[in-house]
Amino acid sequence: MQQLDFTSLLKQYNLKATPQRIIFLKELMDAGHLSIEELESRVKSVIPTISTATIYKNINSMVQKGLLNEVKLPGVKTKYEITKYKHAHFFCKSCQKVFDIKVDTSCIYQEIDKEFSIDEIDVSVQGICRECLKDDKKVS
Amino acid sequence: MQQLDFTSLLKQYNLKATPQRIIFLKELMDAGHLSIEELESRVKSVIPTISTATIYKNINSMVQKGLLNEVKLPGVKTKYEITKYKHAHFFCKSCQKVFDIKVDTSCIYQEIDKEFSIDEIDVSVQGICRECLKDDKKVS
DNA sequence: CTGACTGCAAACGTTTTGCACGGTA
DNA sequence: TACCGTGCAAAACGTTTGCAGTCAG
Repeated sequence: MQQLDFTSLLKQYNLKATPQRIIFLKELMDAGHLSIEELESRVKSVIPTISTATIYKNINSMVQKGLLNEVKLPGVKTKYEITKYKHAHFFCKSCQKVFDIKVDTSCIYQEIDKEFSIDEIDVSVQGICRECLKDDKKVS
Repeated sequence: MQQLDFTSLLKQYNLKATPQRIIFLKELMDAGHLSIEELESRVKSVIPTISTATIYKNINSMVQKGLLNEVKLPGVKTKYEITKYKHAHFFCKSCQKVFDIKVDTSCIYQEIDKEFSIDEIDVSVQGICRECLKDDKKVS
């Protein structure tokens, strides 16, 4: 995705397209999922003069407008991703990476929609990714 | 559950049964799921002299030993519950209460266990609980 | 009796705020 | 030009730490 796309993406969400925000989104797009800490260090390596306050202000405004999505996973700091189609997350306990996965939640609906009115279902899975499974074999 | 049960529960997890910890667990058992803030205010209403540091130290040691479980839900502060059988959570957007629910995750396994080695699946559902649905009808 | 737990206060890291300046639309 | 966004510094939070005294086992 080029810079122009981030510009129009920001405008779609009623946010001004500043250089800081474009780098911000670029880093998030490249990495997929980043904690505030990770995002800050990545953005600062591109724009060393950016202030921490700006990082926070942008995360908050983008989450509030719906451009970013908060990803809460067990035992890990909250991460952020650019909002896209609804999906689940896989967290690899070995490499600590987060993967987007597609899951079928039909079996979950069937169990509980008698008792509750369901708006949304969030699924997160933990385990070992294929890449780390391969590495394990090499080591052992 | 009586006080004696909390005492033995703490001992099972190699934690000394102090009065602070017993109240701590009692409040969590009554409420089901509490944030640090909520837990602190409830415990302080029983033992006003308890210090915030003790609250934090106990949460950390109990989570580390496995007596408590961290519950991360979208858009809400992290809550804690006494560890029990594996279950999912339902969060009511109206009354803000958390309910324990039983879900069948078989359909999720089938989709992704070709690509990943799965250790655990977490499911959280948001919507409106039956009680709030009833209240809505009364109002409208 | 000993090690673990508590309470206090200070320290620390993270997030927010206010304000003057600068840049986008 | 009119706002919105940025950067800085200070303030406000939330959480952790060190230590002396206390208590459970």
